Amino acid sequence: MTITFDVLAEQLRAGGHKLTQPRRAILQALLASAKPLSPAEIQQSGQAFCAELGLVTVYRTLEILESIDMVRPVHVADGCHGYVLATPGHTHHVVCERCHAVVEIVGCDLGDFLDRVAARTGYQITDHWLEIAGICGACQQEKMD
Amino acid sequence: MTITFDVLAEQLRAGGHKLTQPRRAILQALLASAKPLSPAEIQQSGQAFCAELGLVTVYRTLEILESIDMVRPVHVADGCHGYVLATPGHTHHVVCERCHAVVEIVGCDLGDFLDRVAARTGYQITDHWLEIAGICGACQQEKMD
DNA sequence: ATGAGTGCAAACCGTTTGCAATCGG
DNA sequence: CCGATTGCAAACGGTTTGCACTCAT
Repeated sequence: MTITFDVLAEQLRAGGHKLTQPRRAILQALLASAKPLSPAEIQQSGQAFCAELGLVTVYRTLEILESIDMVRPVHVADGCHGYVLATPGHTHHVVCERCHAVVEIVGCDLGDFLDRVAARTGYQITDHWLEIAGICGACQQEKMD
Repeated sequence: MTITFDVLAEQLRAGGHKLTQPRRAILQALLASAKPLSPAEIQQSGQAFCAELGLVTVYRTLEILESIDMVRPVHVADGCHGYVLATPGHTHHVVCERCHAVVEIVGCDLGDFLDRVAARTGYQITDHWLEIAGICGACQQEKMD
């Protein structure tokens, strides 16, 4: 929400990466979007900031951003991946089935549930990954038509 | 757990689909595996039952099986999909990070959590999808070495 | 100045489709 | 027998790689 371009730029530099025009464009594209973007969408949107932005660069940059936890992949049902800027810490997403708007659930109180799972299965739980689909407020309105 | 070949065969027929050799082979491959199999793995494993089994047939059969809820796709971290036989009803999976063994969580008491999410976000929750990663009992033992 | 980063083209891989031959009910 | 199903080969779309050029520091 309150993430700014400058903060992102600093994070990149802190990771030992250069702040190039294409990378600026990719960050701008992600900042400007409320929904997960596919690599192709990032390229298209980013070309407003850097006309020459290549798809290959988008892939390579996303790889870096993901490795330093600046973006999070959102796996959507049809197998295509989308990317959103990451909020620090553990989060989950709720994605609107109609308009694909995303809201992040910042706190995650699945602890009890996972404890039960661990007890029942004998597994030592190390990670979990939850996607929630729904219909956002705006689209619920529209549906009334 | 207690799913047999005959039950699966009957389900296929009930859906109006023919029980062919390749399809038998695919069901056998899925029955024989404790972990999610990729289409290529299913083909390879299934060729023990039907030597000519083609990859295309695996894809087409999985499509049918998924449409009648006989298999469930398990999305693994690296983007590759795997398939496991489905237990009727809503389930989640816990996948071992080391040996990829899977156990199904048959009941799902996420209701309260989802209600809170709905209340907090204004979304009408329609579906959710949870994958849990952990280390299974056997692999925890090994780790002691 | 120099290595990191870029874009292009081509390779790559998993998946889908068109079609003639085959099989199951 | 007849339509559903199959396997092959080829098309396809997204992702990755090799390479020479450019840019940020």
